[in-house]
Parts: sequence; C-alpha cells; structure tokens
Amino acid sequence: MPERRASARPKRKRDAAATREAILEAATRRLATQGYERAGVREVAADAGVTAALVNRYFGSKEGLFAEVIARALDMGHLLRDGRANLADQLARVVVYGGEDAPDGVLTPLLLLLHSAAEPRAIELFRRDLDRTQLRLLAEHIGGDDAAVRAAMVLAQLTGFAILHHVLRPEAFADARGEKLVALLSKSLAACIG
Amino acid sequence: MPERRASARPKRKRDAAATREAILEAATRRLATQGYERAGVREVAADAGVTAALVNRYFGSKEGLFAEVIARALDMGHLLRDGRANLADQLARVVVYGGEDAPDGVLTPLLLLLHSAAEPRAIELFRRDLDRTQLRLLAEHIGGDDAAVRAAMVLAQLTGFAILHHVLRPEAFADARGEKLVALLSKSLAACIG
DNA sequence: TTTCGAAGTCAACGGCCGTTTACTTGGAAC
DNA sequence: GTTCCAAGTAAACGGCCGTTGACTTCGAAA
Repeated sequence: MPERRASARPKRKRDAAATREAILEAATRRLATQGYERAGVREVAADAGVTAALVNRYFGSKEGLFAEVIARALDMGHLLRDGRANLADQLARVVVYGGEDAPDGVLTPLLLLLHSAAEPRAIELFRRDLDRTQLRLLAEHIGGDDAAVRAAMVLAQLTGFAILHHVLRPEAFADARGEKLVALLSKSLAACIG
Repeated sequence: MPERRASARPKRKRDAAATREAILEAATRRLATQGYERAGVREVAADAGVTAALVNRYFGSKEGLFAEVIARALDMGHLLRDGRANLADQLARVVVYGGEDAPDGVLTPLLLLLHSAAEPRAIELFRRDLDRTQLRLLAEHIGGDDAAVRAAMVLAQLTGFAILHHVLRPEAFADARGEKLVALLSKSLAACIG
C-alpha cells in the first residue's frame, strides 16, 4: 500500500501565515469550481493539509472563510490589463481562453459569482464589494455617459459567456473555434462600451 | 391561536394528477429562487400541501423531481414570442421586465439555470435539453452562417443580464431606467444576431 | 354498506456537515 | 535540556436532509 496523502505532501513546517494562505488558496479553488454549498470545510482543509477544526479556528466559520475568499478574489483578479486600448477584445480573450484552474486568474471572480448565485450570503458579499472594485474600474476605463450602467452590462456579458463556455458547454461552443467566439463576444461588448 | 397552514389551504381532494401538478409547481418556484441545493424536498412538499414521502413516491428521488421540473420549464418557457421581427428588442424586454415570480414565465428557465450552476447533475440535465429546444429554436429564428454559435451567444447574454438584474442587483442597475437597459441590451444582442 | 386499492401520512434511519471542546505536539527562547 | 505557548489534531455533538417501510384514510366500485 502506498503512502498516505499527508506524507505525499511536502509536510509544511508549522507556520501560521503559510497555513492560512494554503487554506485560502484551497478555499478559492473549491468555491470557484463547486460553489458555496458543495464546497465543504473538511474538503478545503484536506486540500490545505490541515483539519477542519483549524479552518474554523482561523476564520471563525465557513461564512467568514469564504467572505475573505471573495474579498481577496475581487481585489486581486483585475479584469483589465494595463493598456486600455482594445478593451472589448482584451476582455473577450480573458473569458474565452482564461484557464479555470488558476486560483488567482482573472476569470476566478466570475466563476465564484456564478457558482454562488444560489447563496444569499455570498451574493451579499459580492454586491457590497463589486460596486467599489471591478465595476468602478471598468466604469473609469469606459468613461462617457452612463459609464456605470455600461460597465454593469459588460460584466453581465462576461458572466453570461463564462457560465455557458465554462459550465454549461453547449454543443455550439464546443464546436466553434476560439477566435470565432472572441470575435462575436468582443463585437457585442463593443456595442455596450460604445 | 389561528388555524394551521393546512386548514388555510383549500384542502384539495384526493387527486393524484392535481397533486403531482402542485408538487411540480412548488418545485419549480423553489428551484428558480433557491437553486438545487437549498431547495429541500420537505419545503417543496409543504408548499404543495403534502409530505416529503409522497414527493419521493411520485418522482422517485429529489433528482428525478427536478429533472422533470427542468424538462418542463424548457419545453414551456419559449423565449420567443410569435412574431420574429425585432427579435433583439423582444428578448431584451423579456429579461428586463419579466417577473421572477411567475413559475411558467419565460424568465424561469434562465433563473433555474443560473441558480443550479453549481450542481453538476442539474447542469447535465440542462445541457441535454437545451440544445434540442431553446437553442434550436433560437438558431432557426436567427438563421444565416454560424446560427448555432450566435444563438448560444444570445443565450449567454440573456443569462448574464438575468444574473445581474435579478440576483446580484448592482447599484448601477437599480438606478437605471428600464428603457435604458432595454436599449443597451438589445443593441448588444443585435450585434450577435448580425 | 362493505370492500379494497390507491392516496397520503408518520416516524425513523443513516449520512453528511458545520462547529466545538479537550487534548497533543512542535519548536523557539531561556 | 527544560519550559511554555502557539499550532494542530481527534472526536464527538447536534442538526438537517434525502430516503424508506409500515401504517392509516379516503373514496369509488360492487
């Protein structure tokens, strides 16, 4: 019989900060792929190489843990790269080609959102943070009249595309080439940006 | 102390077909507002005025119940009205003004989808049924080259708008007038339809 | 009115999950 | 090497949920 999971891991030394980080990373991945309900505290703890009790010790509760996950994801995962030229095309490429496995990727906040749509507490956390982070940045990049509404429309399109492309995966998307999707998406994004 | 819930209800006579229908209605409402995980069999049964055991008797299991809910919703809730003129504008009005409380409304399939995004079994049911109902109808109305991909893009936009407008509700959408949203959405829908 | 099958209920089982309490262990400081 | 607090674990509790099997009740047919 081979070694157990725990001994296969690098067996991190006792380091509260590093352990905290490992838990947050594991929680982000679980939340982005499974959503609030299906992401269990025991699973997250096992991914991080610790016990469920320790998770609650550090973050108070499951809700506290995922609140910090969402806040961090919204702070880190800036949807926009540095240059603001070709905004529609940039955004389109992010959601078409962005890997879903990178826990700090720009796609993560979208997956977090749509996998937690059924959880009122998670939605509350998103609403509170979104307006003053991603949407504000987007609105500044867009500018002009109705910048706030247009920014929300852009976010809506990105989220909708993400749910179809990364979760539902209808036949039409599976068959289509990536560049075809980029072209269509950036075209309708441009219609919103103006 | 007032009467109990059961006596406040019309106390439907023993009618298997009617009871079945009542359970399906209640399940549809619960699934559309709470998603697969949070919609409990006991709650659904109570809404329909029966016991959880009877629900499992009629539908075999929770999964069987919601499979039928999804299939029915996709069959009934045709996104498109009869006339095919101004398709973008029609669709935009549906998701902007469509009430979320009507269990047979055209908006229901979208809410079912985005509230069940975290549940793999529900996603599987959607994928299987979507391609041969809503997406096929949409593609026929759109026509031309890449009709299938364009139809999926339209569904993505509608779903994304629904999650923002009916679930997340950012400030920008709360402040905006309905007609402004219809204008923006139909414009970017038109960019996809071509 | 009696009968009998279908409609519906009741209560319990087993499992999973978030949380808590008491305990053990590691490692740095002296 | 001893001490001692923080890091981490083990185990259990209580609650909720889906499911099941045995029981009860309605209502139509005879």
